[in-house]
Amino acid sequence: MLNYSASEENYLKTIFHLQTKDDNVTTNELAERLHTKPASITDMMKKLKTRKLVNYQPYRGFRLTAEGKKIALSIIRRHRLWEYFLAEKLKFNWDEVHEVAEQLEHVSSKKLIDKLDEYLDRPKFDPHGDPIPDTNGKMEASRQISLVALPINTPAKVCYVADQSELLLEYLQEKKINIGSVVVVRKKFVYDESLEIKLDNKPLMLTGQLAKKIFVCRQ
Amino acid sequence: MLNYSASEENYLKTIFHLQTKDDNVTTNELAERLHTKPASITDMMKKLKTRKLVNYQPYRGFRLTAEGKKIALSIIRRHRLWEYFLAEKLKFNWDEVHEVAEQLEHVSSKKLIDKLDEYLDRPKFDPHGDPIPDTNGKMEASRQISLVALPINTPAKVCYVADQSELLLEYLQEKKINIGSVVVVRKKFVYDESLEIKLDNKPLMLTGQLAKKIFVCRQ
DNA sequence: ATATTTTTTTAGGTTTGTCTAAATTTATTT
DNA sequence: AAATAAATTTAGACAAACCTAAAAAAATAT
Repeated sequence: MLNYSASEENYLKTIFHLQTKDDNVTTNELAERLHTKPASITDMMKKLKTRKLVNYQPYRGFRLTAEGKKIALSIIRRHRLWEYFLAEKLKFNWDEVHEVAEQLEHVSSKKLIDKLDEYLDRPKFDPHGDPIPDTNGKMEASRQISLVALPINTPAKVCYVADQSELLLEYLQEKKINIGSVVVVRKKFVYDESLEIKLDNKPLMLTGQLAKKIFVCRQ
Repeated sequence: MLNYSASEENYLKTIFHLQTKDDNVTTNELAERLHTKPASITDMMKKLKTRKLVNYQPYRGFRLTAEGKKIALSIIRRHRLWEYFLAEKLKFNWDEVHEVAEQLEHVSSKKLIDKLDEYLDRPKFDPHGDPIPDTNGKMEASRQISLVALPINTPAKVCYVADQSELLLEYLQEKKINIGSVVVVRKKFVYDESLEIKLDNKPLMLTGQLAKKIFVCRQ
């Protein structure tokens, strides 16, 4: 596998996240996600097309080729392994790992990633509960489910929060809801969708509005 | 401290390594070290001068300002901490760490480096025996000394070879002198400056010419 | 002290990745 | 089906970091 620029890697990674089975990714969609202008996307798509990393038809959007997908998965692998390292070993908070992993993911050394993987005991999920692809790009299905979908009396760990607004983060901090906190749902109230839970063994009430945004992993 | 490009960081770091108390660094010298052309050095020196990171007079060479030195030391800190991490935690060989650290050193996050430092128990020396600057740029004297300067009967480890010519590397391979090999000087012959040593417990004779180029770290 | 060589700088060009503004294509309304 | 709106592409420009070739300055040799 050749070496690609940090820019190319970011484009490939982001297309991977945006593309679905049936729909092509659109120029505007990708431009917004990358905080760049549509014209820049067109430029890069032409380039990635000549490298055979995307299928691109002018005005018709684009999607990754098999080769493009392979590269995207290797970037995602690097990103999530670094996130795991930062949280697990360096004790970063779960909300701080992403930004630094965005830089670390572009350090290209197969040996580095293989050894890091081994050092971390080949983790299958990153701190947000997203699965980490193996060397061949294979990964498990995400274990994440919304807290509202968690069956009663089934312990699970908080692994992701679907909204990074200041207010929500502050609220979570106040309630001591962190990545890794153990939750068990005790009762669900149909009336207002609120939940009675145990958070790290302490009882707590949550509104449905909040519980929808909290994602957990069953162990 | 602002953010600098990987290129700027490499220039500053390399100037730091090349500059001495009395002598300015020259354009050709730096160009050779960075595998770039003299014209590119002139361009960058103009730029670094406007940023007040180097003192530069056309045709008279250049040296770092106090601010430039501060930045250079922070890059060197990052580089050596990563080298230590790669060798100590990921079990890289000593001769493999440099290349990867060259990339990792440009990941800019103060928190990352502080936490890495802490995680590694604030090491004072990298695997080559070079001292690691602290947050304020302070560091100990290098542990490296030339093999000719190593006292008799003092075990030390080979940590650097001051000449990477084909012939020398071949010679070292033949004699099984590797980074990490343990050496003890048994006798020094004043007559021709040759040394009688033990290399990983096997006796060996070295000429002074060779011994001058081999650097070791006392443990 | 002049001529020659070496070093350094200047001038102008290239690539990568971005941008703005205008043109074009596609989608949506009426 | 025109007219309008939205999305996308093209054209041309710019900054960063490099390059080559020519010019200029400094160092060295005769």
